[in-house]
Amino acid sequence: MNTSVWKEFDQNVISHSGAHHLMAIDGLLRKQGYARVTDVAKALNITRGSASITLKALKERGLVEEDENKFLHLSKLGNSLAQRIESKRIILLKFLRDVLHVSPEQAEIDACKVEHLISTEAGELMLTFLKFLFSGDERANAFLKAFQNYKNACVDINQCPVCDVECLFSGEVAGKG
Amino acid sequence: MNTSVWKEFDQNVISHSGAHHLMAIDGLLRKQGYARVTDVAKALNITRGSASITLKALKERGLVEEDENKFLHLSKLGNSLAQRIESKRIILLKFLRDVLHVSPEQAEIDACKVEHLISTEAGELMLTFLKFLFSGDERANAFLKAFQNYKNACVDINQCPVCDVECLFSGEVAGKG
DNA sequence: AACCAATGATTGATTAGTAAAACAGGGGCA
DNA sequence: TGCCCCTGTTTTACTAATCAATCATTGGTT
Repeated sequence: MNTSVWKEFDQNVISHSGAHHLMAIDGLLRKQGYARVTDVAKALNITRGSASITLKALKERGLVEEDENKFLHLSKLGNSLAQRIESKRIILLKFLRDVLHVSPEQAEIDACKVEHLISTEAGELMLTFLKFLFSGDERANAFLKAFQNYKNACVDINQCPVCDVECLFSGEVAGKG
Repeated sequence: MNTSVWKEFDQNVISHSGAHHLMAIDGLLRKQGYARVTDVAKALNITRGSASITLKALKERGLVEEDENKFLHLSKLGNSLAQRIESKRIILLKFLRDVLHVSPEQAEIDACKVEHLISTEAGELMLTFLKFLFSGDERANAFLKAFQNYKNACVDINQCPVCDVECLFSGEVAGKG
Protein backbone atom coordinates (compact mmCIF):
# COMPACT_ATOMS: atom_id res chain seq x y z
CA MET A 1 0.00 0.00 0.00
CA ASN A 2 2.89 2.36 -0.56
CA THR A 3 0.87 5.54 -0.91
CA SER A 4 2.74 6.86 -3.89
CA VAL A 5 3.77 3.93 -6.06
CA TRP A 6 0.68 4.57 -8.14
CA LYS A 7 1.89 8.03 -9.08
CA GLU A 8 4.87 6.60 -10.91
CA PHE A 9 2.60 5.76 -13.80
CA ASP A 10 3.70 8.82 -15.78
CA GLN A 11 7.25 8.82 -14.48
CA ASN A 12 8.69 7.02 -17.44
CA VAL A 13 11.71 7.59 -19.56
CA ILE A 14 9.37 8.22 -22.44
CA SER A 15 5.66 8.31 -23.12
CA HIS A 16 3.78 5.77 -25.15
CA SER A 17 3.38 8.31 -27.92
CA GLY A 18 7.02 9.34 -27.85
CA ALA A 19 8.16 5.74 -27.96
CA HIS A 20 6.08 5.08 -31.04
CA HIS A 21 7.43 8.14 -32.79
CA LEU A 22 10.93 6.82 -32.21
CA MET A 23 10.04 3.34 -33.36
CA ALA A 24 8.29 4.72 -36.41
CA ILE A 25 11.44 6.56 -37.46
CA ASP A 26 13.44 3.41 -36.92
CA GLY A 27 11.00 1.36 -38.94
CA LEU A 28 10.81 3.88 -41.77
CA LEU A 29 14.58 4.10 -42.04
CA ARG A 30 14.80 0.34 -42.31
CA LYS A 31 11.94 0.05 -44.75
CA GLN A 32 12.40 3.02 -47.03
CA GLY A 33 15.70 4.54 -46.03
CA TYR A 34 14.37 7.90 -44.90
CA ALA A 35 11.87 9.41 -42.50
CA ARG A 36 10.33 12.87 -42.61
CA VAL A 37 7.64 14.38 -40.41
CA THR A 38 5.01 13.45 -42.97
CA ASP A 39 6.21 9.85 -43.11
CA VAL A 40 6.06 9.50 -39.36
CA ALA A 41 2.58 11.02 -39.31
CA LYS A 42 1.39 8.58 -41.97
CA ALA A 43 2.98 5.62 -40.23
CA LEU A 44 1.30 6.51 -36.95
CA ASN A 45 -1.94 7.58 -38.55
CA ILE A 46 -1.94 11.03 -36.98
CA THR A 47 -1.86 14.48 -38.56
CA ARG A 48 1.37 16.16 -39.63
CA GLY A 49 0.71 18.89 -37.10
CA SER A 50 0.64 16.45 -34.23
CA ALA A 51 3.74 14.65 -35.40
CA SER A 52 5.53 17.95 -35.87
CA ILE A 53 4.90 18.96 -32.28
CA THR A 54 5.81 15.64 -30.71
CA LEU A 55 8.94 15.32 -32.84
CA LYS A 56 9.98 18.83 -31.89
CA ALA A 57 9.92 17.80 -28.25
CA LEU A 58 11.89 14.66 -29.04
CA LYS A 59 14.49 16.75 -30.87
CA GLU A 60 14.77 19.03 -27.87
CA ARG A 61 15.33 15.99 -25.69
CA GLY A 62 18.14 14.91 -27.99
CA LEU A 63 16.47 11.68 -29.06
CA VAL A 64 15.75 12.68 -32.64
CA GLU A 65 17.97 14.57 -35.04
CA GLU A 66 17.32 16.32 -38.33
CA ASP A 67 19.60 16.95 -41.27
CA GLU A 68 19.71 20.04 -43.51
CA ASN A 69 16.88 18.67 -45.60
CA LYS A 70 14.53 17.91 -42.72
CA PHE A 71 15.25 14.22 -42.86
CA LEU A 72 14.97 12.62 -39.45
CA HIS A 73 17.08 10.04 -37.73
CA LEU A 74 17.56 8.77 -34.21
CA SER A 75 20.39 9.90 -32.00
CA LYS A 76 22.44 7.22 -30.34
CA LEU A 77 20.35 7.66 -27.23
CA GLY A 78 17.10 7.66 -29.17
CA ASN A 79 18.11 4.54 -30.97
CA SER A 80 19.01 2.56 -27.89
CA LEU A 81 15.76 3.64 -26.29
CA ALA A 82 13.76 2.54 -29.31
CA GLN A 83 15.58 -0.79 -29.45
CA ARG A 84 14.99 -1.43 -25.80
CA ILE A 85 11.27 -0.82 -26.06
CA GLU A 86 11.00 -2.82 -29.26
CA SER A 87 12.75 -5.72 -27.53
CA LYS A 88 10.37 -5.55 -24.62
CA ARG A 89 7.43 -5.72 -26.96
CA ILE A 90 8.81 -8.78 -28.69
CA ILE A 91 9.51 -10.49 -25.39
CA LEU A 92 6.06 -9.69 -24.02
CA LEU A 93 4.37 -10.77 -27.20
CA LYS A 94 6.16 -14.09 -27.21
CA PHE A 95 5.31 -14.73 -23.60
CA LEU A 96 1.66 -13.82 -23.95
CA ARG A 97 1.12 -15.63 -27.20
CA ASP A 98 3.41 -18.62 -27.04
CA VAL A 99 3.43 -19.38 -23.33
CA LEU A 100 0.11 -18.19 -21.94
CA HIS A 101 -1.65 -18.68 -25.27
CA VAL A 102 -3.42 -15.35 -25.28
CA SER A 103 -5.08 -14.83 -28.65
CA PRO A 104 -2.63 -13.30 -31.15
CA GLU A 105 -4.61 -10.08 -31.57
CA GLN A 106 -5.04 -9.50 -27.87
CA ALA A 107 -1.43 -10.43 -27.19
CA GLU A 108 -0.34 -7.79 -29.65
CA ILE A 109 -2.53 -5.15 -28.04
CA ASP A 110 -1.44 -6.01 -24.52
CA ALA A 111 2.24 -6.08 -25.45
CA CYS A 112 1.95 -2.75 -27.17
CA LYS A 113 0.24 -1.10 -24.24
CA VAL A 114 2.84 -2.25 -21.82
CA GLU A 115 6.09 -2.29 -23.75
CA HIS A 116 7.27 1.13 -22.61
CA LEU A 117 6.11 0.71 -19.03
CA ILE A 118 7.83 -2.38 -17.75
CA SER A 119 11.27 -2.05 -16.26
CA THR A 120 14.38 -3.28 -17.99
CA GLU A 121 14.88 -5.56 -15.02
CA ALA A 122 11.57 -7.29 -15.67
CA GLY A 123 12.21 -7.35 -19.41
CA GLU A 124 15.56 -9.04 -19.01
CA LEU A 125 14.27 -11.59 -16.55
CA MET A 126 11.37 -12.37 -18.81
CA LEU A 127 13.81 -12.89 -21.65
CA THR A 128 15.84 -15.28 -19.54
CA PHE A 129 12.63 -17.06 -18.63
CA LEU A 130 11.67 -17.43 -22.27
CA LYS A 131 15.12 -18.61 -23.21
CA PHE A 132 14.99 -21.36 -20.67
CA LEU A 133 11.44 -22.31 -21.56
CA PHE A 134 12.42 -22.76 -25.20
CA SER A 135 15.95 -23.98 -24.68
CA GLY A 136 15.02 -27.58 -25.32
CA ASP A 137 15.72 -28.48 -21.69
CA GLU A 138 13.63 -31.56 -20.95
CA ARG A 139 12.19 -30.13 -17.74
CA ALA A 140 11.10 -27.05 -19.63
CA ASN A 141 9.53 -29.18 -22.32
CA ALA A 142 7.76 -31.36 -19.81
CA PHE A 143 6.45 -28.33 -18.01
CA LEU A 144 5.16 -26.68 -21.16
CA LYS A 145 3.34 -29.82 -22.16
CA ALA A 146 1.88 -30.32 -18.71
CA PHE A 147 0.71 -26.72 -18.55
CA GLN A 148 -0.98 -27.14 -21.89
CA ASN A 149 -3.01 -30.04 -20.53
CA TYR A 150 -3.77 -28.28 -17.30
CA LYS A 151 -5.01 -25.22 -19.15
CA ASN A 152 -7.22 -27.22 -21.46
CA ALA A 153 -8.82 -28.96 -18.51
CA CYS A 154 -9.79 -25.57 -17.18
CA VAL A 155 -11.42 -23.97 -20.22
CA ASP A 156 -14.53 -22.83 -18.40
CA ILE A 157 -13.09 -21.14 -15.38
CA ASN A 158 -16.45 -21.28 -13.61
CA GLN A 159 -16.56 -25.05 -13.91
CA CYS A 160 -12.88 -25.59 -13.19
CA PRO A 161 -12.46 -28.27 -10.53
CA VAL A 162 -9.19 -26.74 -9.41
CA CYS A 163 -10.72 -23.30 -8.87
CA ASP A 164 -13.39 -24.65 -6.60
CA VAL A 165 -10.86 -26.17 -4.30
CA GLU A 166 -8.12 -23.63 -3.98
CA CYS A 167 -8.61 -20.57 -6.10
CA LEU A 168 -5.78 -18.20 -5.27
CA PHE A 169 -7.78 -15.06 -5.77
CA SER A 170 -11.28 -16.11 -4.87
CA GLY A 171 -12.55 -16.16 -8.40
CA GLU A 172 -12.78 -12.43 -8.78
CA VAL A 173 -10.85 -12.56 -11.99
CA ALA A 174 -13.41 -14.89 -13.44
CA GLY A 175 -15.64 -11.92 -14.31
CA LYS A 176 -15.83 -11.10 -17.93
CA GLY A 177 -13.87 -8.50 -19.96
CA MET B 1 2.89 -3.49 -37.97
CA ASN B 2 -0.86 -3.01 -37.67
CA THR B 3 -0.84 0.73 -38.14
CA SER B 4 -3.29 1.46 -35.36
CA VAL B 5 -2.74 -1.03 -32.57
CA TRP B 6 -0.58 1.55 -30.87
CA LYS B 7 -3.47 3.97 -30.62
CA GLU B 8 -5.40 1.65 -28.35
CA PHE B 9 -3.21 2.76 -25.48
CA ASP B 10 -5.86 5.12 -24.14
CA GLN B 11 -8.82 2.97 -25.17
CA ASN B 12 -9.27 1.37 -21.81
CA VAL B 13 -12.29 0.71 -19.66
CA ILE B 14 -10.76 3.07 -17.14
CA SER B 15 -7.69 5.21 -16.73
CA HIS B 16 -4.88 4.54 -14.32
CA SER B 17 -6.03 7.45 -12.21
CA GLY B 18 -9.66 6.40 -12.25
CA ALA B 19 -8.77 2.86 -11.29
CA HIS B 20 -6.83 4.06 -8.28
CA HIS B 21 -9.67 6.27 -7.14
CA LEU B 22 -11.93 3.23 -7.18
CA MET B 23 -9.41 1.06 -5.39
CA ALA B 24 -8.81 3.78 -2.82
CA ILE B 25 -12.51 3.87 -1.98
CA ASP B 26 -12.55 0.11 -1.68
CA GLY B 27 -9.48 0.13 0.55
CA LEU B 28 -10.79 2.92 2.76
CA LEU B 29 -14.13 1.20 3.23
CA ARG B 30 -12.35 -1.96 4.32
CA LYS B 31 -9.90 -0.17 6.55
CA GLN B 32 -11.98 2.52 8.20
CA GLY B 33 -15.52 1.84 7.14
CA TYR B 34 -16.09 5.05 5.23
CA ALA B 35 -14.62 7.08 2.38
CA ARG B 36 -15.14 10.78 1.65
CA VAL B 37 -13.54 12.94 -1.01
CA THR B 38 -10.95 14.10 1.49
CA ASP B 39 -10.08 10.55 2.48
CA VAL B 40 -9.58 9.52 -1.11
CA ALA B 41 -7.42 12.58 -1.73
CA LYS B 42 -5.26 11.78 1.28
CA ALA B 43 -4.97 8.13 0.35
CA LEU B 44 -3.84 9.02 -3.15
CA ASN B 45 -1.72 11.94 -2.08
CA ILE B 46 -3.46 14.45 -4.33
CA THR B 47 -5.44 17.59 -3.52
CA ARG B 48 -9.10 17.52 -2.61
CA GLY B 49 -9.85 19.56 -5.69
CA SER B 50 -8.32 16.98 -7.99
CA ALA B 51 -10.07 14.12 -6.26
CA SER B 52 -13.36 15.99 -6.37
CA ILE B 53 -13.15 16.40 -10.13
CA THR B 54 -12.11 12.84 -10.87
CA LEU B 55 -14.72 11.42 -8.53
CA LYS B 56 -17.38 13.55 -10.12
CA ALA B 57 -16.59 11.94 -13.45
CA LEU B 58 -16.68 8.48 -11.88
CA LYS B 59 -20.08 9.28 -10.36
CA GLU B 60 -21.32 10.35 -13.76
CA ARG B 61 -20.11 7.08 -15.19
CA GLY B 62 -22.05 5.23 -12.52
CA LEU B 63 -19.01 3.66 -10.91
CA VAL B 64 -19.12 5.62 -7.68
CA GLU B 65 -22.13 6.55 -5.59
CA GLU B 66 -22.65 9.03 -2.79
CA ASP B 67 -25.10 9.01 0.10
CA GLU B 68 -26.92 12.01 1.63
CA ASN B 69 -23.91 12.77 3.78
CA LYS B 70 -21.36 12.75 0.97
CA PHE B 71 -20.04 9.36 1.93
CA LEU B 72 -18.78 7.45 -1.07
CA HIS B 73 -19.14 3.85 -2.06
CA LEU B 74 -18.70 1.81 -5.19
CA SER B 75 -21.58 0.78 -7.39
CA LYS B 76 -21.84 -2.86 -8.31
CA LEU B 77 -20.11 -2.06 -11.58
CA GLY B 78 -17.45 0.04 -9.90
CA ASN B 79 -16.79 -2.67 -7.41
CA SER B 80 -16.35 -5.43 -9.95
CA LEU B 81 -14.06 -3.19 -11.96
CA ALA B 82 -11.95 -2.41 -8.92
CA GLN B 83 -11.78 -6.07 -7.95
CA ARG B 84 -10.74 -7.07 -11.41
CA ILE B 85 -7.90 -4.59 -11.53
CA GLU B 86 -6.81 -5.41 -8.02
CA SER B 87 -6.70 -9.08 -8.98
CA LYS B 88 -4.61 -8.33 -11.99
CA ARG B 89 -2.14 -6.45 -9.87
CA ILE B 90 -1.81 -9.34 -7.45
CA ILE B 91 -1.35 -11.82 -10.27
CA LEU B 92 1.25 -9.67 -11.99
CA LEU B 93 3.07 -9.02 -8.76
CA LYS B 94 3.25 -12.68 -7.95
CA PHE B 95 4.52 -13.53 -11.39
CA LEU B 96 7.16 -10.82 -11.46
CA ARG B 97 8.38 -11.35 -7.93
CA ASP B 98 7.97 -15.06 -7.33
CA VAL B 99 8.54 -16.47 -10.78
CA LEU B 100 10.85 -14.07 -12.58
CA HIS B 101 12.43 -12.85 -9.34
CA VAL B 102 12.19 -9.18 -10.15
CA SER B 103 13.14 -7.17 -7.06
CA PRO B 104 10.10 -6.63 -4.80
CA GLU B 105 10.11 -2.85 -5.17
CA GLN B 106 10.40 -2.93 -8.94
CA ALA B 107 7.84 -5.70 -9.19
CA GLU B 108 5.39 -3.56 -7.29
CA ILE B 109 5.98 -0.57 -9.55
CA ASP B 110 5.72 -2.62 -12.74
CA ALA B 111 2.56 -4.38 -11.59
CA CYS B 112 0.97 -1.09 -10.63
CA LYS B 113 1.76 0.53 -13.95
CA VAL B 114 0.28 -2.30 -15.92
CA GLU B 115 -2.60 -3.60 -13.82
CA HIS B 116 -5.30 -1.62 -15.59
CA LEU B 117 -3.89 -2.12 -19.07
CA ILE B 118 -3.68 -5.86 -19.55
CA SER B 119 -6.70 -7.67 -20.86
CA THR B 120 -8.80 -9.93 -18.73
CA GLU B 121 -7.88 -12.70 -21.12
CA ALA B 122 -4.19 -12.29 -20.32
CA GLY B 123 -4.92 -11.89 -16.62
CA GLU B 124 -6.90 -15.10 -16.45
CA LEU B 125 -4.34 -17.06 -18.38
CA MET B 126 -1.58 -15.75 -16.18
CA LEU B 127 -3.57 -16.83 -13.16
CA THR B 128 -3.95 -20.30 -14.61
CA PHE B 129 -0.24 -20.31 -15.31
CA LEU B 130 0.57 -19.37 -11.72
CA LYS B 131 -1.83 -21.92 -10.34
CA PHE B 132 -0.16 -24.67 -12.25
CA LEU B 133 3.32 -23.46 -11.40
CA PHE B 134 2.52 -23.56 -7.70
CA SER B 135 0.14 -26.49 -7.74
CA GLY B 136 2.74 -28.88 -6.41
CA ASP B 137 2.83 -30.75 -9.72
CA GLU B 138 6.22 -32.40 -9.92
CA ARG B 139 6.91 -31.13 -13.44
CA ALA B 140 6.16 -27.62 -12.32
CA ASN B 141 8.44 -28.00 -9.33
CA ALA B 142 11.24 -29.44 -11.43
CA PHE B 143 10.88 -26.63 -13.90
CA LEU B 144 10.96 -23.92 -11.25
CA LYS B 145 14.06 -25.38 -9.72
CA ALA B 146 15.77 -25.77 -13.07
CA PHE B 147 14.94 -22.21 -14.06
CA GLN B 148 16.39 -20.97 -10.81
CA ASN B 149 19.69 -22.62 -11.64
CA TYR B 150 19.63 -21.44 -15.21
CA LYS B 151 19.01 -17.87 -14.12
CA ASN B 152 21.78 -17.91 -11.57
CA ALA B 153 24.23 -19.15 -14.17
CA CYS B 154 23.34 -16.11 -16.25
CA VAL B 155 23.70 -13.31 -13.72
CA ASP B 156 25.86 -11.12 -15.92
CA ILE B 157 23.93 -11.12 -19.13
CA ASN B 158 26.97 -9.86 -21.03
CA GLN B 159 29.00 -12.87 -19.95
CA CYS B 160 26.21 -15.36 -20.33
CA PRO B 161 27.43 -18.35 -22.40
CA VAL B 162 23.90 -19.01 -23.61
CA CYS B 163 23.45 -15.50 -24.93
CA ASP B 164 26.56 -15.68 -27.05
CA VAL B 165 25.33 -18.75 -28.80
CA GLU B 166 21.70 -18.16 -29.49
CA CYS B 167 20.38 -14.93 -28.08
CA LEU B 168 16.78 -14.63 -29.20
CA PHE B 169 16.81 -10.88 -29.45
CA SER B 170 20.41 -10.10 -30.32
CA GLY B 171 21.29 -8.75 -26.92
CA GLU B 172 19.57 -5.42 -27.37
CA VAL B 173 17.81 -5.78 -24.08
CA ALA B 174 21.15 -6.01 -22.34
CA GLY B 175 21.35 -2.22 -22.40
CA LYS B 176 20.96 -0.44 -19.16
CA GLY B 177 17.74 0.69 -17.43
C1' DA C 1 6.41 34.21 -64.29
C1' DA C 2 2.46 32.00 -62.42
C1' DC C 3 0.49 28.31 -60.35
C1' DC C 4 -0.03 24.20 -57.65
C1' DA C 5 1.28 20.42 -54.58
C1' DA C 6 3.83 18.90 -50.85
C1' DT C 7 5.92 19.74 -46.60
C1' DG C 8 6.46 21.47 -42.08
C1' DA C 9 5.12 24.72 -38.49
C1' DT C 10 1.76 27.33 -36.04
C1' DT C 11 -2.60 28.49 -33.93
C1' DG C 12 -6.91 27.43 -31.58
C1' DA C 13 -9.60 23.98 -29.59
C1' DT C 14 -10.38 19.66 -26.83
C1' DT C 15 -9.56 16.07 -23.22
C1' DA C 16 -7.48 14.12 -18.97
C1' DG C 17 -5.11 14.84 -14.97
C1' DT C 18 -3.08 17.65 -11.96
C1' DA C 19 -2.07 21.91 -8.47
C1' DA C 20 -3.21 26.09 -6.13
C1' DA C 21 -6.28 29.18 -4.61
C1' DA C 22 -10.61 31.03 -3.71
C1' DC C 23 -15.21 30.10 -2.36
C1' DA C 24 -19.44 27.99 0.07
C1' DG C 25 -21.52 25.40 3.61
C1' DG C 26 -21.57 23.09 8.06
C1' DG C 27 -20.38 22.34 12.97
C1' DG C 28 -18.50 23.47 17.19
C1' DC C 29 -17.12 26.56 20.53
C1' DA C 30 -16.24 30.90 23.08
C1' DT D 1 -23.50 35.92 17.72
C1' DG D 2 -19.27 35.50 15.79
C1' DC D 3 -15.25 33.03 14.57
C1' DC D 4 -12.59 29.23 12.93
C1' DC D 5 -11.90 24.68 11.01
C1' DC D 6 -13.19 21.05 8.05
C1' DT D 7 -15.17 19.72 3.81
C1' DG D 8 -16.26 19.82 -0.88
C1' DT D 9 -16.59 22.50 -5.17
C1' DT D 10 -15.19 25.75 -8.48
C1' DT D 11 -11.95 28.49 -10.99
C1' DT D 12 -7.56 29.30 -13.10
C1' DA D 13 -3.58 27.50 -14.87
C1' DC D 14 -0.41 24.05 -16.60
C1' DT D 15 1.26 19.79 -19.41
C1' DA D 16 0.80 16.27 -22.97
C1' DA D 17 -1.42 14.61 -26.91
C1' DT D 18 -4.36 15.14 -30.23
C1' DC D 19 -7.29 17.40 -34.53
C1' DA D 20 -8.53 20.88 -37.79
C1' DA D 21 -7.36 24.70 -40.09
C1' DT D 22 -4.20 27.88 -41.66
C1' DC D 23 0.30 29.82 -42.94
C1' DA D 24 5.02 29.81 -45.05
C1' DT D 25 8.41 27.74 -47.78
C1' DT D 26 10.06 25.08 -51.42
C1' DG D 27 10.01 22.73 -55.77
C1' DG D 28 8.25 21.42 -60.03
C1' DT D 29 5.16 22.32 -64.17
C1' DT D 30 3.18 24.74 -67.52
